[in-house]
Amino acid sequence: MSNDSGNSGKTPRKRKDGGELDETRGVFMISVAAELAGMHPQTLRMYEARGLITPKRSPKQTRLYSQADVERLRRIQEMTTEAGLNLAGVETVLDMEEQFERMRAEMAQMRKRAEEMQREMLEQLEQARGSLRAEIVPYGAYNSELGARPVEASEPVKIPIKRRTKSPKRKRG
Amino acid sequence: MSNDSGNSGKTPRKRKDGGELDETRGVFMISVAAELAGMHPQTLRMYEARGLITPKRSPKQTRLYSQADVERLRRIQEMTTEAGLNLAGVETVLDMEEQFERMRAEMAQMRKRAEEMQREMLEQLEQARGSLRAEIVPYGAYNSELGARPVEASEPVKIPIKRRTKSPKRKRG
DNA sequence: TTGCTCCTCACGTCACGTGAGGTGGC
DNA sequence: TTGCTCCTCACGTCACGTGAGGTGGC
Repeated sequence: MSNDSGNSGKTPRKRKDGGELDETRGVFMISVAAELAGMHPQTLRMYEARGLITPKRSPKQTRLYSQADVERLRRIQEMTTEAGLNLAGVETVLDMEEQFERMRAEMAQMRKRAEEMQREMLEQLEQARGSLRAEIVPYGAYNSELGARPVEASEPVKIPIKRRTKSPKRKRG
Repeated sequence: MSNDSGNSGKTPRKRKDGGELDETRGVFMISVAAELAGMHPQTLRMYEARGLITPKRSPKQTRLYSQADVERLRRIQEMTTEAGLNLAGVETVLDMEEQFERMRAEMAQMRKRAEEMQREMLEQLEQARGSLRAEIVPYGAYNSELGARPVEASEPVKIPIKRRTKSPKRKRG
């Protein structure tokens, strides 16, 4: 890209001065958001009409896009330009990603409960016959058996979209 | 429809005589498969060229579609005609469904292991001090805590695709 | 006034479905 | 010969992106 203002393209995070950046706060007017996302402003309006993105509005109805909105736009851009999805596909995939996310959370929950359960039971066992504990399969062994990969608590699920082998769409002139 | 042989439109299953129907066996020529899937034969060839479906071939290179192929075609049909996905979207969604499936299997596995674990530990507890068992939170209570919904072992995951509000695509004339 | 916003309308391009046209073997 | 198969090519339609055109407020 060319003329963005230096800090774009980076994910939002805590600032050095310790202040919080609110990812969901509407801060960019449409022209800026479009620039950041590498899209035509009119495209953003179209996406909104299709329900793919819902920027905040100023009291005077000017659209205000958040960092999170811009991330979402970039994600949509990726799906359309690089994977060749149409907007119906984008909608579907975004929905599915949410489902993945819920499922992932459920798994993490399950794992956590299983661990708690074990701990409690081990405690009870210990209470029941303290010295016997060494003979029992230790906590760690059970835990590692509970699943192959650890489930990260924070990272959202992103489905890797296949790049098309065909010619990519033309970019905005 | 017109000239299919009576049993079309039904999902394959065990036959009354006890014989097995092999869902993956190539049995339908392209015209029949197209008829069953409600598609144009040429569309099937196109999908194959795009890698969306891979029918078997006879020694003379005639395509032979299985029941499973027809199901897949119907599924694709649903995604394109009713949800409005393009073929890139179909590809992506089918991939994602496979991922869902793996995740679901993993969860079932986890649940199973957690249950086994409990059982073992309860056994050990019982061994340790038999009569105390009544005081311990019983098996069933732990189990119901392990997750909201039961995970079915057999049913494959199908993502519900939203129907478009827009006009549906025209059917084959 | 300039440059942004808002909106609607229209057009070019591309993907996709399908028809046509020509071949070959049961 | 008829009706299927194979293939490639071409065209119509639709979705999508974007440009234009006209409005209004800082």
